[in-house]
Amino acid sequence: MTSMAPEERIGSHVKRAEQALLAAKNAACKPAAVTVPQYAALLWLAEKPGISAAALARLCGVTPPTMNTVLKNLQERGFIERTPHEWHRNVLETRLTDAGRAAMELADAGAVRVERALAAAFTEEERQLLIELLGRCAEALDAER
Amino acid sequence: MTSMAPEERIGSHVKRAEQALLAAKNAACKPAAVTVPQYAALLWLAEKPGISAAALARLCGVTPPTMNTVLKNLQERGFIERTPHEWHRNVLETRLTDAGRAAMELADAGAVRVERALAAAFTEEERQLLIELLGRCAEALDAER
DNA sequence: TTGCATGCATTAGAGCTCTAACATACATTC
DNA sequence: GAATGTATGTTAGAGCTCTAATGCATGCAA
Repeated sequence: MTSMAPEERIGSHVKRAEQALLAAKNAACKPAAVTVPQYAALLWLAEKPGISAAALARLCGVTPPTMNTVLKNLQERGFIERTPHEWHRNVLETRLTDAGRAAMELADAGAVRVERALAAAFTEEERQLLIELLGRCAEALDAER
Repeated sequence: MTSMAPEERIGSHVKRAEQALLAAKNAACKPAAVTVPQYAALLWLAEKPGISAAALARLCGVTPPTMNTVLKNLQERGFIERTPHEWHRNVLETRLTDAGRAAMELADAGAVRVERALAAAFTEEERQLLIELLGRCAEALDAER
């Protein structure tokens, strides 16, 4: 019996929380007709106009091909526009359109509501403690690779 | 400025921990040539032979179509076999093959190693506290929907 | 018996995610 | 100037994930 009960596995609980988070944010983004990854990209784009797709991928914590997929869908919807960079011809500058900004703001309202509800489940001390413990999780797991 | 800084969002940290967890488990499952969802299904199948796909989906926390995809890939690899139920003709009983059990055990060794490394980053008190806080996260988020 | 409810399985379609590989463009160094 | 290195962008392929819809089987109730 080298195995481990699911209840004892910290990973199980992390996964469960993440699933609930994704479901809640998905519902919150639904009125804006965007997915959670799309919302994340739009949010960063509002803050850093003209950013490259690779840099945006790093901010969102995904790989460049993944961001490429997300941006392609956003472009088809007319939420972003991509223009060649003046000097670095290989770089595409990505910017929000007016429709993209509107969608971002609508989705953001829902996302912030979810975050506030989540934060309300904890005292300020607990919140900071949770963040600290989660940080240690990521650290330990990254070191394991 | 109704927005919220990413650092203040608990969700950001949950997501980051989950991503690190997935990456670590993925690497741990690589020697067995299975993905993390495949490993999860194999693990439950070892414990509950003959379970239905829908029940397995509930245990793994995914939808039936998702589990269908995972099982299809496992079946193509010869890791599981599915036979019609004696009475309920519409139900397929799923069981591990010998190769499936071997793959599960190999992947489980890696997964348990990851979990132990993760647990080692905390004291017993911290571990229980983290689990408790994560549980409250899931609870608050589920209530939000 | 007929109808309804429940549950399982599956398909279709959209979208995200990764690794691997390749092509391009700029920057630095020899 | 040429080679190397770094960064970006893209394509290909595999796999996971969801919602929505459909078909089938079983069991219960009118």
